[in-house]
Amino acid sequence: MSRLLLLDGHSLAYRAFFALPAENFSTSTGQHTNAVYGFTAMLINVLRDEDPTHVGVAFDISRQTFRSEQYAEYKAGRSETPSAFKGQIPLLKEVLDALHIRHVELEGYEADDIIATLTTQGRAAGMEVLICSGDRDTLQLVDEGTTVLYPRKGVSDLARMTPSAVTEKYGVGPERYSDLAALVGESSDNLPGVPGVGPKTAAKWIGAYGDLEGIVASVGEIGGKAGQSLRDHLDDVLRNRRLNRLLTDAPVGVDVSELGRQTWDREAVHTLFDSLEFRVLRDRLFETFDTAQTEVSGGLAVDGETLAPGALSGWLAEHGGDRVRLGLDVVGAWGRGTGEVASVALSTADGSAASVDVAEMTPQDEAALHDWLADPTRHKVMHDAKGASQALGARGWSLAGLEVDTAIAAYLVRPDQRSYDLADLCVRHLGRELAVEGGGGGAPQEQGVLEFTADEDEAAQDSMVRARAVAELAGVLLEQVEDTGGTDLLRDVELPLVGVLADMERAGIAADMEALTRLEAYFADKVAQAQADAWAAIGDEQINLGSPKQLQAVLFDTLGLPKTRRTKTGYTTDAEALADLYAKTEHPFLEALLRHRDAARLRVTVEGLIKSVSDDGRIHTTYQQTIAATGRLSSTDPNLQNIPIRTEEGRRIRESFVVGQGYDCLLSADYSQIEMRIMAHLSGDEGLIEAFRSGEDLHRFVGSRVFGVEPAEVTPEMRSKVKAMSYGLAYGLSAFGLSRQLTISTAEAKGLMDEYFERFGGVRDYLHEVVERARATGYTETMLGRRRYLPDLGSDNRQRREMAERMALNAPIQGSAADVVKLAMLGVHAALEERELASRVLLQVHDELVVEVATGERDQVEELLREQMGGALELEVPLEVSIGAGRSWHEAAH
DNA sequence: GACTGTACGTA
DNA sequence: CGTACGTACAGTCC
Repeated sequence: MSRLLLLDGHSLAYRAFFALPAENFSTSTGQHTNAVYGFTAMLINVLRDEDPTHVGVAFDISRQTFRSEQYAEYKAGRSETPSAFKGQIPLLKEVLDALHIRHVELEGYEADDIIATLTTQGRAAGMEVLICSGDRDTLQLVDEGTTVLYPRKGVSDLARMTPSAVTEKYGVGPERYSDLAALVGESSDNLPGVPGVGPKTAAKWIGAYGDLEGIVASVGEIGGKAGQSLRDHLDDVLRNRRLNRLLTDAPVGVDVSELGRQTWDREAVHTLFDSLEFRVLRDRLFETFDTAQTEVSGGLAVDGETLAPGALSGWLAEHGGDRVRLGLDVVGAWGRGTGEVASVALSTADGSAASVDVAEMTPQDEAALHDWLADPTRHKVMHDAKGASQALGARGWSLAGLEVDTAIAAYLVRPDQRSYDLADLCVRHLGRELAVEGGGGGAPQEQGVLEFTADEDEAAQDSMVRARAVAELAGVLLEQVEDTGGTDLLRDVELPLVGVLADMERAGIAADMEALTRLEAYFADKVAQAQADAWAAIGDEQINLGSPKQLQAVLFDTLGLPKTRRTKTGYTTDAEALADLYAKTEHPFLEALLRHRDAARLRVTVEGLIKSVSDDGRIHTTYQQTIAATGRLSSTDPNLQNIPIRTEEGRRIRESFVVGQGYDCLLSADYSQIEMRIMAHLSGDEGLIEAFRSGEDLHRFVGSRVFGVEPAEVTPEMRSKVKAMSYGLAYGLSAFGLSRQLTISTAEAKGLMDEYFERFGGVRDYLHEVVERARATGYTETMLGRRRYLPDLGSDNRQRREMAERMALNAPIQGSAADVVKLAMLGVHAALEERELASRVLLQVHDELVVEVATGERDQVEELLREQMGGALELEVPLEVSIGAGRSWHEAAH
């Protein structure tokens, strides 16, 4: 039996708009999404609960309809639709498009007429019909095969309006509902009914006279005040009845047979939900419907089994020849630079597969696997190879010949996806379902607690399926990488980098546990002191200083301090605002609070580091290679790219990162002003290029040009202004932003920028061009051809568009810098290996490399760093590298 | 338990 | 109303 679901898009979205607080549903760019969210949530629920075979959504277009032509006052007096709502309707339609759900709109008709027409069609075709609408007029359509789902409150509570439910609620059946509505009137449509007559009286009359026609025929007999009122307003009633009758033959241009449910466009859903920042909803959507959809596309299967001990070399000889691309999946656990392997699976792209339980391997198997893994001429494709390679490495197997890492390839094609989950990639790029659980393990676990799936057969089967999926994906993704000009970048930079990062993670950096423990106690002391002072300053009210909510209560209510900048949930209590308040009021609470913040933060940082120290006394971070949309790396668990450096106190933490046993010192090598140099190179601005070639202090040089004085006459104040502006430019800073940062007037900031661009016009032209080119092509590109797609450049939402513009001008600069550093890492790593040095790279912090130097290698390593980093890429300006050494990271800083 | 918002550390 | 990240905590919703 077919079941047709029809939704009134506008009325449901409007309900959602008022049901969900707008401030809780907007994206980071400020786009309101509450109506879209609420509607989509409701849609998902209804699809799940009702499982319709056909779906369609009707929309109103404008208020000009045949009804307003007949009665000019129709729906008059309604307040203006909020603009925050209007903007969401196009987004809502995008959601429907991505879900492949038809939406219908018709000039001159209301959504209800479209629904009535489709309902009639559906009923005629023998379908059961469900109508989801917040407009009561649809109740007239209810019959034994038509049910209205009417939102009671919020977006999840739907009343099921069957004929009996309508009768129960209104006292008349659905076929008489419109008569009742005509008598009572509908204020939201500006259709006044009979004064003094409510649903009760109206139902009583309909009961007595059958229907409106009967009432009209006997209008003279109806007594009482209500009867007189009816006679006085009979014209209104008849008009109401004329207008509330829904058209069942609107020229909708769609046949219900075209509304059959389809599989949705997963790629589009991902992209759209990413931009709408719908996470929970996305998950719910996929959870609810994934299984239902898999049957359509079919899954991936393999022809393979767990090999008997001793059988591996034979299998490899048969399937793993030269130039054959084999998918490799490792089952085990890994994290923090190490891991453990339970089994490995191999598969060709067409599904010839095998799995090997490493515990059951014979020495011959071991040797065969070892040799195959280490042989660069045997092409492997893996998904997220770095983690697995840690586990392999821990068993003494090194990995070479990685032809593709499917996660990285997918990242290069679209670097701003939320995740590159193997199952997602299969669906996205193969149109097939990966019918297994998650990835091959590798969720970072507590050390020493490595659990493997109990059912080994099933685990092996899943692993082989993943191996096949990876092998098949590899071909598809390689083509896409090629199409987007990323082949060289993938082959020459990102893939070789996997091994370098794996080495860095495995090495880790030595931690001085005693120093960390001392620091923790020291900061804990400061926290306690600051807290006591803060409490004392407000009459010993022991509030939680870490709670913005409680702070707001004290600051703005108890103490009555002036209000700060607004946030979504109240007034900000961030450090800048508190410092401002302190400057104004000198209230001792503020001083103690700021002290508390600083100390608490540092304590928490130290505590986190202490927890992350491994048994070997070192801290092993994990580098993420597929997270940052610009091409940078990121560091997690712990994040070693945000260890404090700006304040004296914070820098003390860096004293706890020390040179390890058996090594001589740490070297820290960083690029000076790499992003500015890249901007000089990319823009070709002669002034800026000259600045870097001259060797003069950059900001002094630029300051002298901007302010028209000799370099020697540039005051520190001038220098710092210019410095702020130079850096701000690469981020798309506005005059307003600059004025705020420098606490100068907008006019002065504007003048400063004009003067800057007057002298360095090439920079202005470049920044402008970059955005224009991106608007034309849809993407930006770094020096190595790393792309970032920015569809919002064409958005008609100003906030989104301007955000995308800033991303467009920053991405090539930040991204090219990332390219340079990655090249440098490869160069340094290779040079260390080539010269057979024992020194090793430990950390990368965007423009800095930290190297642990083995005894006697310091000079060589320093020279090598200068050479490899300075020569990573040829620019129009020199790449300057500055190096420091010491026993701690702090001492190595310079 | 999962999620959101605020705050803040780095380049 | 300046880009790119990761983490921690409090508070809220489910």
